[in-house]
Amino acid sequence: MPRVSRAQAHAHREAIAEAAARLFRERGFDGVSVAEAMSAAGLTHGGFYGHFQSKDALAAEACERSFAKSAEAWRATAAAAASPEAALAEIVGNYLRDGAETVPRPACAAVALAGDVARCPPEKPVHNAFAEGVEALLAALEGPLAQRSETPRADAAVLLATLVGALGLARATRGTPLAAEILAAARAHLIPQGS
Amino acid sequence: MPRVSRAQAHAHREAIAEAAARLFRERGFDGVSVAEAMSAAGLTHGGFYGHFQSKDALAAEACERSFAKSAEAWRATAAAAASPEAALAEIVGNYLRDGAETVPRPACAAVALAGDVARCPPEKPVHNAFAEGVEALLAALEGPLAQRSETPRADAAVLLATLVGALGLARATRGTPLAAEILAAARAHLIPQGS
DNA sequence: TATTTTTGATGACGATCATCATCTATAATG
DNA sequence: CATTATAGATGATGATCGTCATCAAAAATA
Repeated sequence: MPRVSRAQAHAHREAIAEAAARLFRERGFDGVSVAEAMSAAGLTHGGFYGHFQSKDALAAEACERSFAKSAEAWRATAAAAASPEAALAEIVGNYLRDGAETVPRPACAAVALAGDVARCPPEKPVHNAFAEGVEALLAALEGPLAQRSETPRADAAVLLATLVGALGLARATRGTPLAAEILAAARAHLIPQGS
Repeated sequence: MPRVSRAQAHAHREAIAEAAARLFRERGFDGVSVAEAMSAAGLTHGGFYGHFQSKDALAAEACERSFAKSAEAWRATAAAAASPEAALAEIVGNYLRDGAETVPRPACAAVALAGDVARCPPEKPVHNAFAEGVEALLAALEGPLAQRSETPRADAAVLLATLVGALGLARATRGTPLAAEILAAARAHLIPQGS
């Protein structure tokens, strides 16, 4: 049936990257075949290498998109909040919402992909995408923290680590009481009592 | 050449589980084939199903062993420390030691396997092994925390989440300045200044 | 309209995987 | 010592994978 207009081809490329971003977060890089990602985008496997150089290149772009979407959501939340404290409480509350571990929806890229990225060799393009994504998340947290702390950058790093660790452990222990317990403890610790 | 004595067969089973525990942490469940695990134990792939019912069963046992070793090390550290504060500082300092992310040695099971465990279906035996492992780590932290806090269990959960998140992010961003930065921020936050 | 370009569908390739059937040599048992 | 049970080596099976060669058809271009 091909061929398709330039605009549609570009839309196809977007659809592939978008579908891959979701699938990779759900199942990991090795858990999604090129054919599955193409199928999720409504295409067959053969056209893939016309859009991306390799599966690794798709992984990097999918990683980038996932982080960009999270960081943008955090910035929007912060911009809409009444105060920096309210912004942080909102971000943390959303991130550690209970049920995130029982209903296996796709997680934050930092949680879902950290293990996969840590294992693949550092020269793979997905490594840079991940590090830049973490930078973007840190930057999004640094703003609201700037007024509360004198070391907003370090505080953002600790906050992000706690968020990622708590959600990661909760997802891995999903189905046990531990999951809710870890999320509740992290929420109580990170959200000041006044909120 | 087989067969081999009962004692040696048991030793072989131990060697398989031990090798698998290390390999799975380094490369993930999907990154290690049954043949590789057997080879690392000095055997060929054929005898595997005489020792374990399936690769999933091996994953569960390897997960159990990894956590048990970490928990035991933490308990030993706590027992040898001069004070509960010193015990926590020692545990945290060891866990977040810089270089852990640049030299890719096998990580704590909670960090290395959380992503894999979160993705596989909850009925797989590795899920229980992971949750019980996290329980063991929490218990090891709860002791030293009992004298410092009135909610040692919740504090242990938050501490573990921060440790796991910081090391996980540092390993995923290995090779970039972010890795050392995250570890340093977490150390500074978790270890009281007097230590 | 005639020509050129290129998307993406089809199918195949070599490699790798978990699992199992078979075999054999030796430990365990008497 | 004769018999039996079994650890583990060998090899095969069917499935799945990333990647690529090929090709048809429609869009772009003239």
